[in-house]
Amino acid sequence: MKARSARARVAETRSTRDVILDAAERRFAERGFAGVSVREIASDAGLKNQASLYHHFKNKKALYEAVLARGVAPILEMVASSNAPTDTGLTLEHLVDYLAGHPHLPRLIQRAGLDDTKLLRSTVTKLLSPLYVSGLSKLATSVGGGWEASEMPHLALGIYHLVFGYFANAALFEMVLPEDPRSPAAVARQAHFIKAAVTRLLGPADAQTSRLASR
Amino acid sequence: MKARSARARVAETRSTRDVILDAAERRFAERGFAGVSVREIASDAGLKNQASLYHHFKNKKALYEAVLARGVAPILEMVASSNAPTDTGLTLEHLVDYLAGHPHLPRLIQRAGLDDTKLLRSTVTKLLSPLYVSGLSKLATSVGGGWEASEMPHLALGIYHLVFGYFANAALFEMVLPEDPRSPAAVARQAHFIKAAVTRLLGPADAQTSRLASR
Amino acid sequence: MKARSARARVAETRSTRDVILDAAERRFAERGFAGVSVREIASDAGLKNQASLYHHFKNKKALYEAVLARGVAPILEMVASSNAPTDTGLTLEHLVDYLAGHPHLPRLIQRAGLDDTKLLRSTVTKLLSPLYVSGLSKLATSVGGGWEASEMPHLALGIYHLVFGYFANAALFEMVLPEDPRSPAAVARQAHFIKAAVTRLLGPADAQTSRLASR
Amino acid sequence: MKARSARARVAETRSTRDVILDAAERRFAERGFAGVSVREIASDAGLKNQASLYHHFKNKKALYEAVLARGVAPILEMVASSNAPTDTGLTLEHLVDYLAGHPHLPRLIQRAGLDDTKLLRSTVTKLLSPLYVSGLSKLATSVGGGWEASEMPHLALGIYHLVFGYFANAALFEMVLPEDPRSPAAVARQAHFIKAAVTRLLGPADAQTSRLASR
DNA sequence: GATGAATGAGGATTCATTCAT
DNA sequence: AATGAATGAATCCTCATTCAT
Repeated sequence: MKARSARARVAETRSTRDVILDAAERRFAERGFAGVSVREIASDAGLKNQASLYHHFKNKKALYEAVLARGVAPILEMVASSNAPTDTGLTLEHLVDYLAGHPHLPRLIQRAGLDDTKLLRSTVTKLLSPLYVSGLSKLATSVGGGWEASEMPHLALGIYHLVFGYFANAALFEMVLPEDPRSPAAVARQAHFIKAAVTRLLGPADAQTSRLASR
Repeated sequence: MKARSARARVAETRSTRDVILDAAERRFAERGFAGVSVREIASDAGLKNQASLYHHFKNKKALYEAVLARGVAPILEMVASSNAPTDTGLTLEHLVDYLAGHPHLPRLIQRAGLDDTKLLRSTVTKLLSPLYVSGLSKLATSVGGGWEASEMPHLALGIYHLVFGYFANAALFEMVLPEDPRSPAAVARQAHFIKAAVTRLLGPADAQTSRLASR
Repeated sequence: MKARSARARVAETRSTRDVILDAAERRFAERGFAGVSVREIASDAGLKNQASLYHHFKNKKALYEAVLARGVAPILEMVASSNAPTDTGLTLEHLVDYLAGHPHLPRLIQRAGLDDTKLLRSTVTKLLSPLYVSGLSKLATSVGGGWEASEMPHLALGIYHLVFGYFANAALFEMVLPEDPRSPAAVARQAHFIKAAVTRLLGPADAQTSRLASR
Repeated sequence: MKARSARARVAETRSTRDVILDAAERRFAERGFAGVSVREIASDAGLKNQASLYHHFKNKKALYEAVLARGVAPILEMVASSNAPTDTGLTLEHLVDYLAGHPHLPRLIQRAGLDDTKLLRSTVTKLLSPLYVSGLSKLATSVGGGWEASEMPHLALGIYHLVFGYFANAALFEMVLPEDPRSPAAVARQAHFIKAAVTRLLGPADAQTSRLASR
């Protein structure tokens, strides 16, 4: 009987499809849809040939969609299941931790928001839309005072950019501070910063501070 | 004698080089470096042949760099010449207006921050770095209280994402609100939102409000 | 108990091998050996996977050969068993009817005659050769006068083209006459035309007319 | 001053476009649209690279269309300018000679008639249609007696198959007679056969023989 | 007998770039 | 300064075929 490390067994258990998705997620995050070749993804996934990839995904486009869908789902779940306004602070912390733990995701999603290709537009809209709708509704219950109703979408998007931007633009951060933005220390600082920043944005200091305090 | 519109005359006056830069800026913003072909840019610029483009730019990369440099320069200038903390609010307003008036720029710059190609990394760092350095130093003088020194880079990047994110992710905005994010009304709202948000982020509400009031 | 149409039962009775041959015949006739993919044939035949097809035929070429052999056999049989010159007319009528009833066959065979691939040449020669040999010998006994011996092959091929060409080039016919070339009326006209034409070609009107009159 | 053979000069004079067309004509005739790769045509045409071919033709399809158009034009011209019924015999002779001198053409055109690809159908119809219309109208003036009006299209197509079939199915001929079907002797025999056959088909032997006599 | 997965080879087409004119 | 032509390399994707189940 073969004795193998748990890691190896898991790796083998992982279906080819998932291995491909992993490779694709990384590459698409790094260089975008157009910047990555199917060949590269296939090779990253340990396939000897691009053709094999087409056994699992119809298209480069279909692969991209699958990657994006898989990436967005848990985030949407986190936001949607959040019990606002009670645990807004906790949700933010979870979100920051999750993004920190999935390095490619924020970039992938940010890119999706930027893209303006006929090819991808509808896909992106379909996948990201629920995220914003959900986020916006949570926000409505958490917001304190000082904002007009018409400004709520701006606020929602603002917070989104605040949260996702940090992890997405890792390169920028390394420029400003010669430190890995995903180091535990940096992530902790960012989590703290985000909570404080959102607190300030959501409403009058006194009203919000208590609400967001999570621990 | 032919009567031509001022617009046409200006277009003709514009050097070929500039026309190419304009086309490239638009395309690179829309689809990124890898997503755009030299042929497409040349054709957009009214050239009958891609070869002509190489008379003005050494290669695709050089063209991209020129586009980015041309786009970043005025923004850097705005930030660098701002007299913080006195006219932080005014600068923000100018910035928002400028970005609103140059639709491709924010996206182009956001993309630059996301990109992680060997090919482009050094270029991007070189061009965007000064912007952050400058922004950070201005910030230092404008910040009120409540932030630790180590959080300043987080704050600086946060504000950057807040300001640029809105215009960069036009598609997202249109998802949330079925309205052109660059319509005068939307831009005005965003300008107001940004000023208020930055006010809240920079310091104690009471202390900051007066400072940022620009008009 | 399920009540099924006779047609469905027959289809199920038909061996997989035959179903594949049917699909292949149609496709090869439509688009030629190179223009058809094994995948397409397999899918047409109701197989979920191309691999299954290889259980019945060694490879694409073998499949093509089987299709051609199956298609040519009855025609060869008709020609070979014809009792020339007595029932030349009757044979022609049978032939026309048979071709009309098997839409793909004439095209398939015409294509086979046109093809000049190393891959297929020997196959085609092997399968079509007997047909011409047989046809030529029948012709020799039916021909009237006015042709030199050396012209007999030309005559044989001519008649072949006359008979097969009509059904093979259905598209052409539809161009000339906006009518389905395989409609009963059109087929009847063609049968009449073919008999008359062959009568004229085979010999002096008076001598031949009586001979070919079949009914 | 360079001294070169007339042949070499002509070859060089021949535009790349024409050289490509020549190569494509040969290949498409031999193996059909699907059976030929662009790479092969490019290489036949002396291009070092397939890419060059796309400078002259948008597509493989566009190339095919150009080949077919170029091939059909002179034949259509011959038929259309024929002064029927006076020189029907002469036209047939010219036609036979022309087809004998352009080995690829008949096969190319026969194939076009057989093809039933969505991709090519409209093209083929557009190009071949005029040929049949013209041929049919000439025929109407040349026909003797014994045919009903409704049979004329059948007759027209029949003659077409008679004339083109011989050269198109060279392989078949070589099967029947181990002789090059394009040898002068064979072509002369075929020319004679065609004239005689058409004479018999067009009308009462006595009436037609004199009419078709061309020399 | 059927199928899911894999794969090497090749399909058409586009890429960025160079060069002669 | 501009362009037509050429080209090597890469693009996405499909091909026919094999193999383990």
